Amino acid sequence: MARTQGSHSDITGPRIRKAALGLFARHGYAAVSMRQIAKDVGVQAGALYNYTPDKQSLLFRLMHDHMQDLLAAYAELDSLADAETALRRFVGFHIRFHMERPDEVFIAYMELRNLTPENFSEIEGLRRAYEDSLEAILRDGQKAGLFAVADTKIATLAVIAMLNGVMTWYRAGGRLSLDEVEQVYWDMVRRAVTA
Amino acid sequence: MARTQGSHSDITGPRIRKAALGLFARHGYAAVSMRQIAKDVGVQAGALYNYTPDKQSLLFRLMHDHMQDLLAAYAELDSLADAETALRRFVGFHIRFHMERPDEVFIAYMELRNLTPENFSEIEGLRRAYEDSLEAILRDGQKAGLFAVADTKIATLAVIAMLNGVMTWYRAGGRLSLDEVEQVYWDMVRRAVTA
DNA sequence: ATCGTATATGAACAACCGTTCATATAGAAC
DNA sequence: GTTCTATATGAACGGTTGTTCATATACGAT
Repeated sequence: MARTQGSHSDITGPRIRKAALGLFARHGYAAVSMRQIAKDVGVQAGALYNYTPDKQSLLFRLMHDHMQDLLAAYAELDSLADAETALRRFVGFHIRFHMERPDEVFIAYMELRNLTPENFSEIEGLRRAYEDSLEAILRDGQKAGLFAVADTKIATLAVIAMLNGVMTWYRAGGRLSLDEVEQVYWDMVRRAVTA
Repeated sequence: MARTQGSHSDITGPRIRKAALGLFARHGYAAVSMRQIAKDVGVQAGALYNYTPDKQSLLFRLMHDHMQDLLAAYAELDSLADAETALRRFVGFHIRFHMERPDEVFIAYMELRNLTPENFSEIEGLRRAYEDSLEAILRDGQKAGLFAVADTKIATLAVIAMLNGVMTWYRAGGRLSLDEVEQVYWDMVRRAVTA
């Protein structure tokens, strides 16, 4: 038998990526085989190669798409605001955006070491661009006398690390609503950097 | 009777663990083969099984030893102090202890998903014990009116996440000394939780 | 109704996986 | 010097890996 179903190129491609996303997030890139992904999609392993040159490219595509989405979504935020407002918006945006994409987020920082050096550099660049946008806010507020941090670069990484911690414990329907989580984290971030 | 001198068992065992530690940290548990570990030690793969029942046990041992070391070292800190002093000590201890063991730390939270359910539970329990000791400090300070956090459990996880962020960027010999890093983080933590 | 092409199959490839085991060796104990 | 045994070898096990490819099919266009 061949092609047991109809023409599906615009359907199978996304389905492969979705299956790979879930499996990579749950078991890790190295622990997932192309045959497992294929089985998840309901297809033979060979068919995957109509949609990706190889396994590495599949991982890279997932991470790259995610980072592009992140930067594009953040770019849509209104940036004309004082530093404190901008920081509050950043905290809210970061928490909500990442909360909606737990698998992508998990992969994006867990599977960095499984990228080829070239692919790693590209993802790293995108991530740095995102970090820079937060550091710009902190430098802005620092200059205006609103913030008082010893080092904006360290503060940037500390804030992001703290916010990323949400993903390790928050579960929808838990003790706190997303609004409450956002409020709690905003309180801590504000106090950590405010003069 | 067993050989008490000239035996390699007390040499090869640690060497295997050390090799596995470095390789797991760099490439990930699933991506490292027993043959790679053996090669690193300078031995054939079969010889590893004189020192570990299987690959899983090797990973578990590394994580378990690390968590035990962490709890034992923390237990040695003098705990008779007000909450603010205790928190400052915790921050300093956490940063320094983890900085000295980058590979162990990396493995301890990156390879959790590669543990069997039983092994995962055990490691999880040890980690919770460590987190609880920080939460006890925060609750203490909260009761004394020194701290003001909305939720001690969330604050606990947020502080640990923030401190763990150090490991992702700090390199010895860099722009900041370890003392300075500790000071900067302590400032941020203190302000984030202080009333 | 026929054709051409996009899409999937399923077998095959060499390489590698974790683990086992019969065998060899080297050093301590007697 | 002989014996004993902890330790290491190296081949072998069945199974899985990522990837390729000739082949078969189902659909869109003619």
